[in-house]
Amino acid sequence: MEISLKDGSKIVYDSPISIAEIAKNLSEGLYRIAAAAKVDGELVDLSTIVDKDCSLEIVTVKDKDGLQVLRHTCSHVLAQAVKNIFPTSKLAIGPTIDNGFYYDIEFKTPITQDDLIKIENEMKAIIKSDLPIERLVYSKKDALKIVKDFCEPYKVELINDLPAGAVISFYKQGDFMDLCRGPHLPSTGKIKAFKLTSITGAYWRGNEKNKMLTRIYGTAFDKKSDLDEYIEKLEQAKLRDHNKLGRDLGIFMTEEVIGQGLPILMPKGAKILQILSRFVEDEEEKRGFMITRTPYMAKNDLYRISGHWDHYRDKMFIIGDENSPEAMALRPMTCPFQYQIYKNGLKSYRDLPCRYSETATEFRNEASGEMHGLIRIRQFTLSDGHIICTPEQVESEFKRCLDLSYYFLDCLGMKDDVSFRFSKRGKNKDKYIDNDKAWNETEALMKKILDDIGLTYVEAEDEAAFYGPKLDVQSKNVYGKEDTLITIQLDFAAAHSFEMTYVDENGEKQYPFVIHRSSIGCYERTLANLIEKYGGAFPFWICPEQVRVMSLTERTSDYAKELVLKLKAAGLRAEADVRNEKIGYKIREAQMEKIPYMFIVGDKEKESETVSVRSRKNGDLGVKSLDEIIAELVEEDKSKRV
RNA sequence: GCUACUGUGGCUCAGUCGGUAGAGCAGCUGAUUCGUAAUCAGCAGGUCGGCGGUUCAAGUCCGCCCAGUAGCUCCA
Repeated sequence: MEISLKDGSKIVYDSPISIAEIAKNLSEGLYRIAAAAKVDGELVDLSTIVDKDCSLEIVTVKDKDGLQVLRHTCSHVLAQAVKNIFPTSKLAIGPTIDNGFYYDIEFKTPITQDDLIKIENEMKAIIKSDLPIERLVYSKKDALKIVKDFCEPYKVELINDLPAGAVISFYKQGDFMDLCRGPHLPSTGKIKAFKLTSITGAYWRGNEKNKMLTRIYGTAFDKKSDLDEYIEKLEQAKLRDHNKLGRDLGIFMTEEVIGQGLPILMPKGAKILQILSRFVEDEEEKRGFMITRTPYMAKNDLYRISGHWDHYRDKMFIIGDENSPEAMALRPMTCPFQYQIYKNGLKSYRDLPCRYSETATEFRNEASGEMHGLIRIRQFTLSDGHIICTPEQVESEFKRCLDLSYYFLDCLGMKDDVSFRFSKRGKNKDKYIDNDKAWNETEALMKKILDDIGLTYVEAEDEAAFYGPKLDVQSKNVYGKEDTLITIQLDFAAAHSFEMTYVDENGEKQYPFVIHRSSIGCYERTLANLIEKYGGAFPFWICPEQVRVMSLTERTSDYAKELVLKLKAAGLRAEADVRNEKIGYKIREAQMEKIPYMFIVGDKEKESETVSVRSRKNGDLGVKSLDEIIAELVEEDKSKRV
């Protein structure tokens, strides 16, 4: 048989041979780092016997796929160690994830941080003894018997869900055996560096009605230095955590007496939100939106029409007895309010599209465990808006929405940090408005639009709004957790439920389409992203304080104050520091507050009407004339450069 | 909401076996008037997240609650 390798070369063998042998023949070095192999593109164990013509690629621990295999094997080592120390524990699942792996396990009693160290030590012993890993294949019936003998109820459930004729593989290392599709490393000794990172809870099969298991997270690498580098990177990321940095920089705070999920934006944070929202409102107006101001609350009747009362009530703050006809609720969104504006007066096809936007404060009663810094809160301000248009206009309006959001992301320097998710309806139809035809048509329409634009996106089941599919712009926080930053949604139902219509060219009544959209997202969440992206050192145009003028001695404090007035008159945000402190001390404070420019004024500058300019990034820039530097900064502010 | 962990001056942290709370920075006062990341000295600041319990005695042990963190579930 003939085996073609990745580099184009071919080798010929007369009789069946294991991939491990082939690797060994190719090179000892390759054999040492081999983790698995790809046969005709399919990832398999090194122990696989090749007996016919095929293409072969040896996957090493240096490859992305190989690292995944290594981590997967490490999760088995974790499971083995746990079973050794806690024989009564029950194993659920142990997959790899982006940065490592986890294993979900049911323990008789909760385990502690100390247990984690014990488990790590046991894992080290298993790795050190370099147990060979063997793949075993069974029929469904035999597989069930094995896991029943092992008293592993979760594995029984997993196998029961597999089709009747399925070939079921197990992997055995020493006296430990686990149900697994594989592939795995040839032996445990190939894991060179690992660390168990945290213990958390996780529901069996991701369903909150199921039992909560203990999830042990870990990560593994093929060298110690890679692990150290990873840990160092995590430490660095933590320094940018908006929830810490945002508080340290005086951007926001929370107060126990106010309540969970209700952050206070302090002057700096409020200023940033004002800068962003003014920019957004002005740009939206340029692009044909009409700004609205609608009530923060409404009678329950409004939410009954919109469907929120049925689909969203547990997330709403209800005022008064929810069973009373008088019950009011704080708005969790602005849509039904803006619809009333549309309904005020007859609409002609000539009036469409109607584009309404609002810097909208909204209220959602998130579960207590969901709150996080500025990213998940109970009162937030969304750059909300709704476009009511004819079916023919949907495509161009949708594209305009995306274009606007993309423009804002560009101005924030974030366009390369986001990914796109096409969020569709899932199998659990209770969560969605019941209209298969409309769902299918709308999802197909959105897909067409996205493909037309040539957008790179992932499709996600069961992530749609209850009234239609969404395009979500996703961003990750410093810990790698993904959240939706911006969303553009198609709604086929609202026009019908709210009786929104327009009169077409033939004088006939028609139902329009509704696009729900955010342009820059929720301001608090966007601010959180900005803090983390820039580590608090915001682009010049966003900085709440752009320039700090520092007097060198008391003799120049009046000059410093005068400069601040001039800067403010030029539309720049500036403050004076005329305290009786050494200049190094004032500079140090301004640097730590991440203020982009410092003007240092002593007797020389006062005399010559100049300033000594220092940038937070490049240090001392030398002496400049006042007019020159003000003109430069005004230009930088206007440019919205990042 | 669920699982685990955390909570000591504004911030960062110490506080041993249960025996009257301690430091640095920040703050205030005074001195210093200084050229690009911390001048010196003094003073003041705490119901140890809250409530209850055990005890002669609780920051420390127990229970409940509040808030925060990671993850799950949910979601902008």
